[in-house]
Amino acid sequence: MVTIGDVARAAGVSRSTVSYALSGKRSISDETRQRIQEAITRLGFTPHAGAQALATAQTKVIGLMLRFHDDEFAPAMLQYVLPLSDTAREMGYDVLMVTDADGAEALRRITKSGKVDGLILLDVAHNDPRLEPLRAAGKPGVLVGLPQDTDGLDILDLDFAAAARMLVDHLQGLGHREIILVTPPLEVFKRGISYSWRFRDAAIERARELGLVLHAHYGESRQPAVGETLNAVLDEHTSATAMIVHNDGSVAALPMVLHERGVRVPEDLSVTSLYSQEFGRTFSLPYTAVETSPRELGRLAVRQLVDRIRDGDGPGPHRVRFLPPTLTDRGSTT
Amino acid sequence: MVTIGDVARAAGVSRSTVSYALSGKRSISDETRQRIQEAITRLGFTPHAGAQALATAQTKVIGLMLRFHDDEFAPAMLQYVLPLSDTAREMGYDVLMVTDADGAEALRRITKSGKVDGLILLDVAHNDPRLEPLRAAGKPGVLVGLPQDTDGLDILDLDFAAAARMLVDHLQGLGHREIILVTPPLEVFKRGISYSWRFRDAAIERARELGLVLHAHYGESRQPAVGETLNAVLDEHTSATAMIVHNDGSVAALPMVLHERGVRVPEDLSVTSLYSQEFGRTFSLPYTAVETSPRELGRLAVRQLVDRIRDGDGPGPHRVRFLPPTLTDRGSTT
DNA sequence: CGCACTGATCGAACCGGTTCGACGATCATC
DNA sequence: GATGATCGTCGAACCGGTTCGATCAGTGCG
Repeated sequence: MVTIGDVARAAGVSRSTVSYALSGKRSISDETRQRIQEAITRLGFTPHAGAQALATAQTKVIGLMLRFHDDEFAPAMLQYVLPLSDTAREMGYDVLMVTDADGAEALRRITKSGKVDGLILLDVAHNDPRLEPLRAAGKPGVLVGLPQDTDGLDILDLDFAAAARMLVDHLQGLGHREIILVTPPLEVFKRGISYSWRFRDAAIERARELGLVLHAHYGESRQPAVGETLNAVLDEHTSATAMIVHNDGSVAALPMVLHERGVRVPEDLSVTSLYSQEFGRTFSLPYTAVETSPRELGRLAVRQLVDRIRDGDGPGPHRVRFLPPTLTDRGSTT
Repeated sequence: MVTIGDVARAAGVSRSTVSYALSGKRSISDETRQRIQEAITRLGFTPHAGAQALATAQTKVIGLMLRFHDDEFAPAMLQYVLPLSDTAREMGYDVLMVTDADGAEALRRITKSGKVDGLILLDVAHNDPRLEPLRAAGKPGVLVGLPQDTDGLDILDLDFAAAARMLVDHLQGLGHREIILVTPPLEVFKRGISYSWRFRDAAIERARELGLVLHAHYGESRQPAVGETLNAVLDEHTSATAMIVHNDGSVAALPMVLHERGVRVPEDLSVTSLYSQEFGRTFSLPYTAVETSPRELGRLAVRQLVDRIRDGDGPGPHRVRFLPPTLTDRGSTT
């Protein structure tokens, strides 16, 4: 391995001079800088990350904490991971992906050992056990998903309540009076993933305000339960003219279910949902839907985190930020 | 931050004694060991990863290099990532996930800076640009996917040729004489992902041996091309009685396509494919298929890598290992 | 009883960077 | 021509671990 000492010797300067030439923290004459630069490329020097971390207490790595649950539709989470990783790299950070079953313990481990400069937590629950160790860690963290206690944390999430109102309003504007709402599975509510009730409760509330009938039912994430549940719900509410599907697994299975039942969209049933453009393309979903913007959310999360890391908790107060929903009309309502 | 020096002071011993107590590399009296242990838990000591990496030249991190291409079905790769991550953790390693567009450069960066102890490369191409820097890095690497030059590398992959023969044999045994084969998209062949032609060529070869007619066509990964292509192929070969689908995107879209055409499986068409149980469940695919075992592949890859890391290239010669395919009969052939 | 050996511990050096304080040279200022 | 900045560079200390060699007490053996 080639060290900074090798470079210094080759360039005929001291180690500290090489370091300063690299960091630019002190002025170095053009001539010396060039000799150093030449030596670096000739020898192929790259600073040792461990040594750097030791000296600077910075790792240039961010931790990404996620977990795949049986009650979730796995491909959906992937949409967040890639933009996060790409954005991190753009900003000079690598990503340590942590999928431990015990998230709290894993978080403690990687923060206390100084493996990461900051953390991004996905799929945050109402009473998330990772928050206590996160607060104790003294490292910046950005959450995607809304917990109960937001004190001292940066949070990013879609405004699910506004999204629900937007969809109900949209359907009401088209004259629908009876709507089926498929929510996330019961287990997701139980796990405390707040978007599930934020969306549902806002939808129910808005329907009430507008005098609409809204039937809320839990969806499922896995086959064959998904299809069975969708069929049962459709059987139960034959007079409903519109549907809001707030569940990735259900919406992915919906085209097949409707096709088998001979239900035409939008002639027989207006269908709306909530998914990203990317997700819709992958699963060829033809529904008018609120865009969930995972790409934007991921980018914003990393930016926010890196700002905090750089400014050491300086750039203003912690805050909860909800992205405003936007509707993509794919012609599945009438 | 609490250091090993703090622990030593609290326990009334030297720093080296604490280190030895922790590593067990020299004998320590029971009494001292307990005092140290008590001090560690009381103070909440965790070794600094950077310092450890510097002193031992080991990071306990493995790099996972992957890339999502437009011509691929993104959810499919996820199946490999999770088992990899879980297995790594079981064996005491964290995972640095690298998704850079320039994989070769990224590989150089993380190996030369000593950020990882070893690497796993997914989706390896025939002439993969990452192999040169990998060989130069002097760190162990395990590939999933078969490159042209396997010298000095450990490789794991499904035996796609055997899988192809298995499916052709299966259909021939049922009396089919004319078979449609949907291969991965042309772009995948062009990128040099060898499983595409390993499977196709073996299927063609076997069909020839058995005197069967086999129509090979490129599939697509994205909507709406997937559906259009499948329909075109089915239109072209109306006398074919069986189908082999070797393409994630196509097989995920197939149920809908067949349903829309009114084709019953297996009465009108016998359908076989190649996907994992997990994948099949997520997309509710009902086809008899070769199991791709991403979970097992992931586990084996990490195990192999960790063995190499531990034994410093000692545990026997490098080798290419093909997992034998197994057929899961889901009743979609007759 | 003296000697070799083992077990438990310590101190110092080392891993490869960064950073602080000091120092000589150069240059403008009065 | 002395004074004080400023610039460019160096040496030493430091970050927090690990490991080598040495020391010392206790033990077994001839």
